[in-house]
Amino acid sequence: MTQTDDPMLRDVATALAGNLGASMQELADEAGVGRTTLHRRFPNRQALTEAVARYALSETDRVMTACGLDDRPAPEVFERLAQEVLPLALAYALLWAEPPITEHGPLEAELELLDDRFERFAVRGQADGHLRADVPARWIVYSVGSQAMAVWWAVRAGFVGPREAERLFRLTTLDGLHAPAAPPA
Amino acid sequence: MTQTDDPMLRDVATALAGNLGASMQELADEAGVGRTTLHRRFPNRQALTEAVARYALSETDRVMTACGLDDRPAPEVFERLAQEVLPLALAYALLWAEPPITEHGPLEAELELLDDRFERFAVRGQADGHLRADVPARWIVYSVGSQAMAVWWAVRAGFVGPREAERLFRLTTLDGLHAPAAPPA
DNA sequence: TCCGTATGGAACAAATATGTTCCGCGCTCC
DNA sequence: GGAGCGCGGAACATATTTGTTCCATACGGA
Repeated sequence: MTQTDDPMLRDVATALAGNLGASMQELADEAGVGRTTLHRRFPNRQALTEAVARYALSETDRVMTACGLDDRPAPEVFERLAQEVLPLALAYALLWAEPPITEHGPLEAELELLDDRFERFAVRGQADGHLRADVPARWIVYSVGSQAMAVWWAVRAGFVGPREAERLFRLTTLDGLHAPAAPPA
Repeated sequence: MTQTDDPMLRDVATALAGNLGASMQELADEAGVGRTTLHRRFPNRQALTEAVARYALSETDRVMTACGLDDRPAPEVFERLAQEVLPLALAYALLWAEPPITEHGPLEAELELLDDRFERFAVRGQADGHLRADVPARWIVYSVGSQAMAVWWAVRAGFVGPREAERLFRLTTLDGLHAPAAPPA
């Protein structure tokens, strides 16, 4: 469906996520490619950011579908989300943190659609009794997204290993930071 | 201790957090001030980003101190953190999301110090049995920070009211998104 | 080897961002 | 009203970024 297996686009997206507002030169360097080549691939900056935004959107869509977001029970969805948390976080870092990247009009609407899709999942999870119902469904979207970015940042900074990311995301997002069972004595 | 009551600095910081990599013109517009005036206050871009970074650092320090991060019991600290979550989130959005802003050398070290300080709190909370001990203390720093940013984004986008932010942050960060008591049956 | 192709560096023109100067406006205080 | 003051627009010079062209080189297949 989406041919997201373009290594150069992936590298540029990663570089851009780590350094929003980087110049073409910096992006080319970080992607390990000459500025000229980058330019052949993306005629101008707008084309580049648009391509990156499309990549992020299609990745998000892919992950959501792969996780059975639209029909699976919430616990199973979170289980699978955890496995895909790093790609998801990359996409969110690109789409959320920076307005300019989606300011291309129709893409902003697509992002909105994906957020709505996630919100519907949250509503379903709340109705099922799997997710807490005393918070707005939309807040669940934000919370999950930010936790995904948190693991991504933590991995990038070297504080947690990529494999650990999955566990931390699952534990923290669902159960929070409170000690599980043990109040004092 | 810190005279953070400079409205212009605050406005610029807010504008910058919402649009990393904005031009001087854009920042001036968003702060409701002429580019010339902005320039009188901050001779060049580096001075501006440095001032903003200092502001964010001092705000973080202020919030941490106000929350009794260094000595109060974890539940109380979270209670107070929730009350200051929006200023904290603004600071974190500036300090974390964008490398350029702390790339000024010594400021990066200061940020590191604040993160360490928070990590010590996490370790203490884990030892006390208030915070879960099966995750790295450093991860707690990232998780809390990202949740703070999440409420900030959600407020900014208009999905939650500023007053609601406090409650959402507290609930979600500590207890997660799982439904509290009600498994199936 | 020779050819076709893609890459990336160098050099350039154009656009944009930045830093600076000057001047007029409105405001306040006297 | 008049002097002093800070703000912000206009205009400018400089620096940086962007977009383009040309060419030398490296690689792979015929």
